[in-house]
Amino acid sequence: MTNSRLLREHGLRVTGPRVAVLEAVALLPHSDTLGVLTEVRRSLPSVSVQAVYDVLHTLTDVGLVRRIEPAGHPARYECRVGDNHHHVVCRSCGALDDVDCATGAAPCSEPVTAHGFTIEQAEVTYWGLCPACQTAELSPKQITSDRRRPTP
Amino acid sequence: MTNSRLLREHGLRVTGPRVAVLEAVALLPHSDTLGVLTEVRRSLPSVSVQAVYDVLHTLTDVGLVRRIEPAGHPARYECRVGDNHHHVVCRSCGALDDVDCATGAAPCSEPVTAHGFTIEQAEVTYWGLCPACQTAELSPKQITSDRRRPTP
DNA sequence: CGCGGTTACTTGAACCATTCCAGAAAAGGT
DNA sequence: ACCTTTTCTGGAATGGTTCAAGTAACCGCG
Repeated sequence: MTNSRLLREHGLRVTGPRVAVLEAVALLPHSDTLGVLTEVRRSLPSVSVQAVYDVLHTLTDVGLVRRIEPAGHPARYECRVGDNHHHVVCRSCGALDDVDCATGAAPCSEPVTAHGFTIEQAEVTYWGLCPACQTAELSPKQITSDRRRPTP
Repeated sequence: MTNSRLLREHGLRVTGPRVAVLEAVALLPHSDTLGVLTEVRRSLPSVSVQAVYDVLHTLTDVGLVRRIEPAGHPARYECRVGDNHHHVVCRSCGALDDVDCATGAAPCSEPVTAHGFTIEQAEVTYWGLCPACQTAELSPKQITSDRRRPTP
C-alpha cells in the first residue's frame, strides 16, 4: 500500500486508522470530519470519533492533507496538497469545489509584508452559488434546504 | 448622532444597543463579539450577550459592518465596508490587520466561473506572523501564549 | 522472533462560540 | 397616546471540536 509509504516518509507510524483516513480523504475530497469518519468505518467499524479528529490533525500538520475551513461551515479535508489552488463555496448549501488561481500561476500567494507581518501563505475563498442553488434561487417556490426565511 | 441616520438609511430601527454596537465596532476594529460586548456595556451595562450577537448579525446583513471569520478563531467585525480589502492573520496569536489587495485594484475579485458556480465575491486571507510573534519565534525560550508544545 | 518503550487509540466528559426559544420591552407610524 | 411590529432579555441547548486518563498497538532492538 502506497499510503503506508507516505506515512512513513513523513515520519509517522503506520496504523489502521491513518491508512483508512488517507484513503477516505482521497476517495471523498472536501468531506468533513463526519464524512471521513463514516467512510473510515466501512473498513474499520470500531474507530472512534476522536481518532479521526486526531489523525486528520496529524496528517494536516505533516502536510499530507489540507484542511479547509469555510466561514460558517465545519472543517473539510482534501489530499490535493502542494499546489496553490483555491476554493469556491456555495453561500447557500455550502458545496465546495476547487478553483485554480484565476490570474495566473501564483500571484495571490506573492509574499507581501503589511503592518510588519511576514506573510507565509495566501488563501483565497470564492463565494457564490453552486449550479443546484442557482436554479433554486430562480424558482423560490420550492424551498428545500434554505435557512433564510421565505419572502412574505 | 450620525449612527442613527446610518441605521435609518438601512431600514433599521434606531435602538440603544444598535448605536452602541456601531460605535464599539468603529472604536475597536477587528474585535470579536465579546470585545464588542465589553465595549458596549461601558455605556449600556445591561445589554445581553444575545442582543450583541443579534445586532451584529443584523448590521452584517444590511452591510453596515463586515464579519471576518478566520479559520480557528471566533468571528470579528469591522466597519470598513464597501472597499475590497483583505486581511492578514497571525498564525500564532491570531492578531489581525487590514491588507489592501497586493496585485492592484481588484484582480482577486474578478468574476470567474468554476465548475458551474457563479462567483459573487472573493475573500483573501493572508497567514503569517505578526511582529510580536516574529521576535517570539526567534527566541523560543519565553513561551507566552503559544499553544504548541515546546521543543524537547 | 518476542520484548520494551514510545506513540496512538478509546472512552467519556468538557469546552466555547453561537443559536434557539418564549416572554417582556420598546420603537415609531397612525 | 395607542397599537402593532420589531427587538431585547434571560435561560437553555446545540454542534463541532478538544481535553484527560487509561489501554492498546506499532516498530526498533536485541
